[in-house]
Amino acid sequence: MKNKTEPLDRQRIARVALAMIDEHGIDQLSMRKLGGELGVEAMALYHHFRNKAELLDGILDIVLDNVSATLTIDGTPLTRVRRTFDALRNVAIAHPHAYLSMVSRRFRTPTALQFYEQLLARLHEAGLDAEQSARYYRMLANFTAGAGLAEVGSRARQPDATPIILEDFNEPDAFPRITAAMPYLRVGELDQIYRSGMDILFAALEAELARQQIG
Amino acid sequence: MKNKTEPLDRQRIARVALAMIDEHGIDQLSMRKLGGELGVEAMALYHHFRNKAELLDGILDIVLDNVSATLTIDGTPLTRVRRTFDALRNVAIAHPHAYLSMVSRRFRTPTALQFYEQLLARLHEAGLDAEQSARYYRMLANFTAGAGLAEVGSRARQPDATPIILEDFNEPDAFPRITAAMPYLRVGELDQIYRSGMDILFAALEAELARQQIG
DNA sequence: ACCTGAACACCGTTCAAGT
DNA sequence: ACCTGAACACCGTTCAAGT
Repeated sequence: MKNKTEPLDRQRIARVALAMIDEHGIDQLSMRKLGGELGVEAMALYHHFRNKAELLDGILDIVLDNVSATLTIDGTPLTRVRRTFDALRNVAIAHPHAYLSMVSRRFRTPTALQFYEQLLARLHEAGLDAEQSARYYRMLANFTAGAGLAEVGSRARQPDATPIILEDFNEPDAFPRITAAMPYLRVGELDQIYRSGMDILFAALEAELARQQIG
Repeated sequence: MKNKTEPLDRQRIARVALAMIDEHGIDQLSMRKLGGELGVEAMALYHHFRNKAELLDGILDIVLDNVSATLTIDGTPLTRVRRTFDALRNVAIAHPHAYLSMVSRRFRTPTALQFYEQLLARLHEAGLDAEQSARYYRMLANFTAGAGLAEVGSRARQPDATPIILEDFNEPDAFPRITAAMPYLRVGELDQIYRSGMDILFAALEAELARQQIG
């Protein structure tokens, strides 16, 4: 329907696909609708992506390129690592509907592998050996990925959201601990909680580095 | 095709659906095929679940009930909390194809809310106030959810797996840090890394509790 | 090289009807 | 109350054909 003139290419297709997911949710992205948006038959897309999975890899590439572009190179290696993970969590906030598909994709493309390589290079610069790099990368990635999921849960208008069983909350004290914790788990609190967790993990990392510089 | 005699009910439907996902992947679960497996037309399922999303909630309930059944009540409250999160991560290992759909569902059913309530009750017993309970629940849940995703990434034969760009690994030192870290990120190492991270978070929790008992 | 159009083998869900 | 059968409005992907 639109942009009939410009020729198709992977980047443009993936960018439009991401915009469609952001706007209407991932369930509403189909090869047919994406083609329509690009002014082309659905099958034309198969000339640029072997299948829908490869298109989703392409979307991850777009997002990782965007993340890379925002990362400044000032500060210590560990500052830069933290900045990178913070930016990855922000992906969940900026693209809640696309996040689930991205967080479950393995790094397969050159772009994604290069991003990964850079992150590990910073950990290496900070003085971590390969085992420590792997361990702390994985721990920080676990925590950040989970924090992203929490943001998505609070932000995405989930197309398959079933009605919450609110009647149970009407009975006084049916779920007293949930009721008490609720105010501290609202979407505005998640940022502070994420930072607390990262503080803890980075403190452990720095303590481990300090120990081996003495020993 | 099977089990024609027994009458349908939510539990049996959800259990068969989970088994189908475990065996063939979530993309292969359809209302039609599930009906076929249960010896019934697809539309019969709509008498028990309003839609597919509610069926997925039902699957989460089954899994949470199974998890609850494995949890002993011995040990300190914090021991029990840790045991619960460990069991939740094991869900990713036992049901890699179903995990992604579960980790992204919000707790909506009485079963799920009751599970959540119990977890928060243990944190309360351990001496955490509502704010602390919320914060540490969220931090432990973030980390565990992310660790589960890492297990899934290593275990699930992903139906939409695109071929990894292995050629790039043929160039010597194209990705030196990834290559060095690889051996420490194999599936067998993930358990140890998960435990390291949980050790760090629980140590922080206990230090915070110790501080306020003195103060 | 890049795109079209028809076709194949599916989906989730609605609805009216059966028992 | 519980299930069926046909229908609606879609899917991803293959294939042969067009330019």
